[in-house]
Amino acid sequence: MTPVRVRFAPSPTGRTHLASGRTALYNYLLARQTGGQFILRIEDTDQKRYVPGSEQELMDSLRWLGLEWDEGPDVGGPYAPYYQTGRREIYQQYARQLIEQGQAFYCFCTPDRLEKVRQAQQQRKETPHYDGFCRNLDPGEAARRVANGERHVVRFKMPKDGSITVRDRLRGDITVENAMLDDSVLIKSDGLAVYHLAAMVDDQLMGITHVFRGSEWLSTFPLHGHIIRAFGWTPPEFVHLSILLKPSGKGKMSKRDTAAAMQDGHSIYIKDLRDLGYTPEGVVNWIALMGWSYDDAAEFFTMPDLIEKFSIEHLNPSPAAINFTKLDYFNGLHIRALPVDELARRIQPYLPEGDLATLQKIAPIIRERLVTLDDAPQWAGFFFRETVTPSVADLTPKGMTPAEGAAVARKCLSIIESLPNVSHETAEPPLRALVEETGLSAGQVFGILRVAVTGQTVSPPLFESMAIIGKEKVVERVRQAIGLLEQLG
RNA sequence: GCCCCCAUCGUCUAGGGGCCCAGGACGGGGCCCUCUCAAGGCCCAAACAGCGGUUCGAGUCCGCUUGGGGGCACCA
Repeated sequence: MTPVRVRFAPSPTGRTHLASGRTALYNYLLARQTGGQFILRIEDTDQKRYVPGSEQELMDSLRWLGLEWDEGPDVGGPYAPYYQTGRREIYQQYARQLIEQGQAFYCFCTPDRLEKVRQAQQQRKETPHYDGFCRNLDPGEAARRVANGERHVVRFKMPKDGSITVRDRLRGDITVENAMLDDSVLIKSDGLAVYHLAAMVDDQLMGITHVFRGSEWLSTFPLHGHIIRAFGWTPPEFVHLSILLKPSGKGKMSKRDTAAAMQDGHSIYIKDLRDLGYTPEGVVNWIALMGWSYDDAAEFFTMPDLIEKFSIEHLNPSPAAINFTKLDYFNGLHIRALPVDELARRIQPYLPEGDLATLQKIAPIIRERLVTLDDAPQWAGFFFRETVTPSVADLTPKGMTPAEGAAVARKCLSIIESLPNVSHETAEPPLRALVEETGLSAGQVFGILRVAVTGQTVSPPLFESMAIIGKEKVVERVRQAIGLLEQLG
């Protein structure tokens, strides 16, 4: 495939969502696969909705996912500026061209009048649309009014009859009657272009070959086709991605669903996912498969895999429900796939007391237990605490009294004290022999030791854990446990 | 209301006329492994929305119905 030029063009109006991450990902994959360029363009033409900080979160989120752009606001590029507010004269120039061609017109209607027109139309059960009040004004007079500083917008002069056919890569040709289309605003009264004009102009000027965008753009797609045609340009390939539904698959995520996901330790925002201990590898694998698939079996993918295997043909146009359980699964998969020293580095922020050398010993025994990196403290916190504080109830195995438990613990203690060290090889055989001798189950004997040493009933494997903690500390903790049991028994 | 899009197990999906009494994965159930919890292995339940066509033959093509979604702004 020839190198593509693709762009991800979000508006800085809120948090960076999963769906944005997915759109950006597909753009990135196609760019890397074909040796093309991935461009980040900020569509900030609606200054009323601008949310400070959203742009920073956006860039942080993309970079965290590993989606580095080749051209964009902070890295520059041959088509700068990459902020649309920096390109207002460009859009005005193209709008003027359309006016001169008779395919756009100045409109002086006030918001007030438009609102009244809309209401009247709705009362008559008509589809709201611009009534054409300024459509046929004398061009000379309109120009004079503009020169006089009269407040105005520029509207597209939609043909009254005929139809237009636009092509989506996933859905094929889409034909719409022009009569169904409106004289949409191209330039607002503040002089800035709206999306419909700005995006088409920028895509053309920036040499964009493929446009991935959400399917919410499908309804305005015919308008975009008209604009492109009016300028005589060759349209890029359009790929409208399916929308993401709430986990139940019934409707899109609502405020309530978003809150529920947070309650559950999940989130639809990329940055939150990072904070919750998800890995970029897991998140990328997960979102890649929401609307795309490779074949009837493969599903574990790293970024290099995806770059190699991604294809537009395997994109699915139907909506996909967000499945957080599957994110947990993929995250676990990728955590386990991480090299030990890398995993040690990744969990260090969650275990600030832990030194890297010890974390490298711990990583292999907790890796298959981690769903998120954030789980590390519950599995490995006891390695780094001075003392553990088990409860007598936990220390006493089912069907035994605390006194009986203490007796078993004493036997364990004397065995451990007699050992040169508590490696798996040295500690397990004599302790297994003890199990035989007492006639208890391995679970009962090792259970006492586990709680004594780790302070918890659920832990990484006992012998591996003891080996890491070291004989001295193990002895100390078992003694303490015996004290607890005898005191109460 | 009008316009557009979508439709295979609960969920993500494979399938692009015979290879499908529909395959994989998550989740669920069972078994195995086992010092706890996981991970892993094996097995089970679970779907072509409905109705009409086209065809020797339809999950796959066409139409309608139903359901879901998006849009109808001087927002993107």
